[in-house]
Amino acid sequence: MKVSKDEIILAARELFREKGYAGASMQDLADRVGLRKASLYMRFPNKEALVPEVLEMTLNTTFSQPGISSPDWKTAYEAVIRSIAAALTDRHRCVGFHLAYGIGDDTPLAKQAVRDFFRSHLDRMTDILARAMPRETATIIAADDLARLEGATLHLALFDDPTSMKRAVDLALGPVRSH
Amino acid sequence: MKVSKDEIILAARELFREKGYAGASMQDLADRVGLRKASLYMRFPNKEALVPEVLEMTLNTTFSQPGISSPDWKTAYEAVIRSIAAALTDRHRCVGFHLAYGIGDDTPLAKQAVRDFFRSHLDRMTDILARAMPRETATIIAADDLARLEGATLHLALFDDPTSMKRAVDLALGPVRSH
DNA sequence: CCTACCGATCGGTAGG
DNA sequence: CCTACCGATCGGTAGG
Repeated sequence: MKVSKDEIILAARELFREKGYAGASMQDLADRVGLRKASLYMRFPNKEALVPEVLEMTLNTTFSQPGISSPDWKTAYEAVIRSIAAALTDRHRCVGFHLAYGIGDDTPLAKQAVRDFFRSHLDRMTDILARAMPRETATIIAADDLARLEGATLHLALFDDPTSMKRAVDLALGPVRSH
Repeated sequence: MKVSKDEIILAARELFREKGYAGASMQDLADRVGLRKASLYMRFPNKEALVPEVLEMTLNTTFSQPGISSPDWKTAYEAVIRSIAAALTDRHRCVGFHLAYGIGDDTPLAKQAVRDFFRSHLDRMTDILARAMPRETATIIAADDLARLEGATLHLALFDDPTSMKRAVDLALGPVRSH
């Protein structure tokens, strides 16, 4: 077993991020990891099954950054925002968002995985904020902060412009700091 | 000539919005407008050529809404924001954003069209705001307001939740009103 | 993990 | 605006 499952998932993530679900081909994925296409089907039953794996890995990485498990909610929230923003700034696109837009009803398992991915983000962000404010308020702030970070990828993807993402981070953390 | 060019462009827009560039097929487009696939090539040289047309039509519609040409900048800006938000809320996705994410270097004309599309949005928004504030400030506010509107489509596309978009509108218009 | 292959569909064209 | 077709590529499988 020369190529690990994680290597394939990492390559699949790159591919989905760049080309979306429909634009990503199993042949391209095989080429990137140095396998024959048929060999991919030893580890994954089909293309759709890559989606949950890609998103789980991404979620785990995002929420494994230092500081996120801090008991201090301000520290934890800042770490989450910075972790998400760093990944998006680095890659210019969000895999999850690309899949959210690109996946249809013909791939229901993938669709559910995308929903779970963002639900998890929103829930974890809300949980942190809810330590310091009513849960209803926390839900709204989490949703809007995440939307703003995602929206800022427009300027990254199209114009290579990271300033909107930086302001999105500042705007998310400003109220937290002065709380 | 039973099927007009505009009908095809409208159908292509729906298709690109739903499935992205790679996921949209000329056969599907032909089926939607009731033509044979080959007949599409009478009006468009290839698939890529649909993209500029789709985006030009969308831009024109967005900026033809009443109020946008008002000499009062507050009226004009509110009309722009509401026009964009209404389209996104209605369709749950932004064609331009889907294409921004999905189009690669193999379709350079389409890529440029997407850039022009958003550049036009940003320029027109900035021009309106610059009537009342320094141009540098206007540029930043326009970029962030647009990013927020686009980001809010995440909640629309995934969870059918329009509240984030409503707040994006309120947040864009709040400072304008109290100016 | 490979070679070899399947039917289906892709964007696009020939020719009328 | 159509029928008929092109080569290329798609996701996936058989069989070893």
